[in-house]
Amino acid sequence: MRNPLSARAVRGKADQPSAGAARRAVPTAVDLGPLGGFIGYRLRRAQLSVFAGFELALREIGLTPGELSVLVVIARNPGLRQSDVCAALGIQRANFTPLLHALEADGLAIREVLPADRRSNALRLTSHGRDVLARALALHERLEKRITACLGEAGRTQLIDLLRKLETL
Amino acid sequence: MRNPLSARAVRGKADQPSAGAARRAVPTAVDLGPLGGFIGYRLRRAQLSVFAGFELALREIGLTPGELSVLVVIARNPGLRQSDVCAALGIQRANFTPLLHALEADGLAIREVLPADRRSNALRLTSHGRDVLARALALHERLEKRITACLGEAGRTQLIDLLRKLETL
DNA sequence: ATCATGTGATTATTTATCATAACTAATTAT
DNA sequence: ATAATTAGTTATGATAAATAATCACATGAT
Repeated sequence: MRNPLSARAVRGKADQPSAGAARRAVPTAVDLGPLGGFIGYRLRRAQLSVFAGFELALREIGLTPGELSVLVVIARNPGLRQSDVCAALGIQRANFTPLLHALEADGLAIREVLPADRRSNALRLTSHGRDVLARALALHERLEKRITACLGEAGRTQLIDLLRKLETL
Repeated sequence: MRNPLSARAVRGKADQPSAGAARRAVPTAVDLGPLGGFIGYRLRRAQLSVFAGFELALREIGLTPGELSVLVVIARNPGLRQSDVCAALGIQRANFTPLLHALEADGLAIREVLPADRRSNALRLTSHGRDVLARALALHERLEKRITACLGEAGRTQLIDLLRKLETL
């Protein structure tokens, strides 16, 4: 199974003292200093957590976040060329090729040479691809629900808005 | 120079049609569909953007985000053991070793065997390490300023708060 | 028509990140 | 003592991302 992101627990352990550490001065609270206020640090930790949740939620399908995003874009824009998908998702063309080939090998997507420009490949989902995408979106919905439960509906929209602003830093 | 994250432009190109694409139906607006509402997707794009900004801001020092976080934690908690730093930052011990050795090789940090438990290494910054950290924090401050300018002061605190909630998903 | 140039896709290569497993040395517990 | 843990290291594999080079095709100018 292709496996994008491990399900590693996000919190370290060392939550309980452990026999060997019992003697040392309470290491339970490490001072993060200014780090806790770094947007980059918080982004990284949050993304690790959410991606771990993604891997868990979509385990039975085995899609990576990147693959799901490609499937969604192709489904909404059938016939799109590879470069356009790359540009839309911020993926390097060179890295896109093997990703797409994996989707093709799994029977989810097809490339057909564009008659108007035979250098280009127009991308489409197979009907199987549409089925898998629908199931994946349903599973993913559960993850988003969990997130909404965690942030509140207002918090969720706020977060999306703030993150979108960051993209154009 | 150790280089964690490339300075790749976050926006794809294809902003102007380009001669070859002039004929096709306007590909300028790709429909992202539900993707735009995925927290995971927004997180990934935002983190790419912020990390690119990080790499740019700290280029002259050449610290990675991970390395800076380790320096900060050691500075605030001198004498801390490796495992404690790992647990605090969510880094695997196995991956921490080479990271720390790099800091040591650059003369920023030192490991000294803990007499009380000779399996453990207590970590400290060298004075040079403290100098570099101070410079790095100053440079990083500029990045945070840019982010604040982008989000507003209130937006920034909101974002941190929301991201922290996500960590415990 | 041809030729220089640019573009789409691919391949190969490199680097960084993250995870797992196995190993050593030291410590603690029975 | 012996067994079980723990800290750190090493080795390894998988993934992601970036760069450079290559090939096929398309375009624009001569």
